[in-house]
Amino acid sequence: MDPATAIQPAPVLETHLGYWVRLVSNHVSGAFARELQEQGLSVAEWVALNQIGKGATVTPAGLADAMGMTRGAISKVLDKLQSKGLISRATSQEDNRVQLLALTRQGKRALPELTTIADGNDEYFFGALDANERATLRALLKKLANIHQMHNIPVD
Amino acid sequence: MDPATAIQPAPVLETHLGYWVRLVSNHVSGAFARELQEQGLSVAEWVALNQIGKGATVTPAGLADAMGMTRGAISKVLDKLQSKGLISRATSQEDNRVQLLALTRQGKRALPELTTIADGNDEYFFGALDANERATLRALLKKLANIHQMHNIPVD
DNA sequence: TATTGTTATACTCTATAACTATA
DNA sequence: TATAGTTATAGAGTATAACAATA
Repeated sequence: MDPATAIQPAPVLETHLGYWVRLVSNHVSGAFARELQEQGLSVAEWVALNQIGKGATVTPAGLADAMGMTRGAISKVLDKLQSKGLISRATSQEDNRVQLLALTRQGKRALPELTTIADGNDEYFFGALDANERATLRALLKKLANIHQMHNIPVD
Repeated sequence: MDPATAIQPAPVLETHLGYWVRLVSNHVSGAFARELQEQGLSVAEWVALNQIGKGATVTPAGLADAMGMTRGAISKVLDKLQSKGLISRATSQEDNRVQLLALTRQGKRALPELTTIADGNDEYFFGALDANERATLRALLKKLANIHQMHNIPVD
């Protein structure tokens, strides 16, 4: 469409900082989600994979808490990761109700490439800012996250 | 869960500025979406309502372009707004294929209250920053939006 | 009884594609 | 033929709730 005749956002929308945060967030995350999709993964699957690969003990309940999702939803995410051969589930010896999650050899092999994609996406979008600007942006966002106690790892 | 034992994000995630943008965005937009839900509206419906109330000529195709959605999806959003009595559709005199969208009296009455909710949500989250910090954050985000030509009004 | 995890079900949102009416 | 809009269909994603196994 001719940019001159394209509909512009209603003025009230642009006055909100939330508008600009969401605009940038959607573009950055949308581009990343599309790159992940080419690898056959959703963002939720990628986050879960990272958490499981972190080293510490990870269970479905812990993932659900960390990612702000229900256990039912996490269970499906884990089904997909397992069907793709990236993770394994094993019953805990200490408590037979608990499932311990771990990367398979294939999962360990896949993670670095995915990290490279994530790094590249972040660099592509935020490389437009110089080091000072990036540090300032990070500090402001962390301040907001801290003040409002934002803890869930964003997934969608 | 005990914060000391809660799963923390994998270090690689927090290194990305995209992580922090998404974290803040999800909290701000999530809180707003829940407030809208109490009014029986989705975010997409609220955005469309604002665009239609802006004054200029608005059509389904124009909304679809502005909001980055397909015409089919927009059609459903408009169905909902119309069924709630907030908008009207009228065939254009100049081109009978075109539908001109307008707020009903009820829609005009509803908009200010919704704007108050949106203003309050933004103030709640970003009021934690002083005027200088808010201006800095806005400038950085607008710079990113400009450089990467981010135009779609964020909806989800 | 409480908790972990899975499964069954339903709902929301959106895209794709087929279709109608008009140009 | 091309365009505006709607409708039909399907898929992804997630929540709720019922369920099974274990504590």
